[in-house]
Amino acid sequence: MTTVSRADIDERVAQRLAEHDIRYTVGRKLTARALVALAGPATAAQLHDELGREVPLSSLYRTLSLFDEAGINERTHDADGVARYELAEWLLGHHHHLVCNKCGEVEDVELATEVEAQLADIVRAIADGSEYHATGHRIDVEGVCGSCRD
Amino acid sequence: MTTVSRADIDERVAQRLAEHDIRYTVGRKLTARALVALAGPATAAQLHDELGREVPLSSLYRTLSLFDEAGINERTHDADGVARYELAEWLLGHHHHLVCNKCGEVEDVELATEVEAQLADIVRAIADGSEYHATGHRIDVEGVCGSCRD
DNA sequence: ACGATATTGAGAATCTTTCTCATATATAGT
DNA sequence: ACTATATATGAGAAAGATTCTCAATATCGT
Ligand SMILES: [Mn+2]
Ligand SMILES: [Mn+2]
Ligand SMILES: [Zn+2]
Ligand SMILES: [Zn+2]
Repeated sequence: MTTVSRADIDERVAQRLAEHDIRYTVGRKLTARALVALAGPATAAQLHDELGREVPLSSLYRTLSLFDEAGINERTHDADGVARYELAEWLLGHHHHLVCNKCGEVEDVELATEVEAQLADIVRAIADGSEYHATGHRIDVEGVCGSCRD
Repeated sequence: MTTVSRADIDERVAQRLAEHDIRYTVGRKLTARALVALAGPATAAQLHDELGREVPLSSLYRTLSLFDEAGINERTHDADGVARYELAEWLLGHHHHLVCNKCGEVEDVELATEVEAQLADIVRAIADGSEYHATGHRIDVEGVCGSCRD
């Protein structure tokens, strides 16, 4: 999934924040690091734990919103309606998700180039038959993960 | 989108509830009717308005949960994390969604059979390369809707 | 180091959704 | 139709996630 190194991403995040005149402070670096370590979108609570509760929840939420605005991460919502955060695609690469209907965990999955091309065609076809100007697509494969299959 | 009539759906909902020994009361009938009228998944607040506030929010939420458990509707969450409800696919037919990034509205879109078949292949391919046992898929085409394009 | 500006953290506030419980409604038996 | 029993409803309280507020801190440029 990672086409670029952790340090590389850190560098790019720093630059993006600089462009927006936003300081790359300790808490923000920690948060970015936690995001880089993920194998799929995580909840604020998960990130909070991951960070050993070093970053208070209110600050963490604010940083995640800030990252959102700066285009550094993306926010989705899981089946329970809880927000999940992950690095934006320009940092992590375009990919999709495997969602476990049992435990709710979400795992990244990157498609082969030709498969992704097929998908792009399909999405274009869908949008063409509508009033929409398509800008992207999102695919979740729903199922049961390895650990939940006993 | 509707391959079956409103009355037909009402009939099927009634039967499904009967199987679960759940009464099909006035409020529940109103709620089902509101769901049938939709062109895409709606929030509880939207349904509440749609129903002229005849059904109190707490009752509406309870009915929607109940329908969920009986497999009559499906709950997703929009970009703001707010729950959106729509009839389940065995009532409405399998379909996907066009999501407007501006106003947040969600519109149903049904794919041609051969396109859907291609998709099924792709989804199978994705799952095969993982530990997941795939049971379904969800595709959102993101873009800007007609009314939001000025 | 100093002053100006941006950031942080704790808790309050907000918003959606769920829960509680007293009351009302529907169902089944007589 | 009447009664008894189970089920459903509605108003408000409660919960849980996220955002907001504001006084205290940290950061940056000089
Ligand atoms: Mn991901
Ligand atoms: Mn739909
Ligand atoms: Zn699982
Ligand atoms: Zn729109």
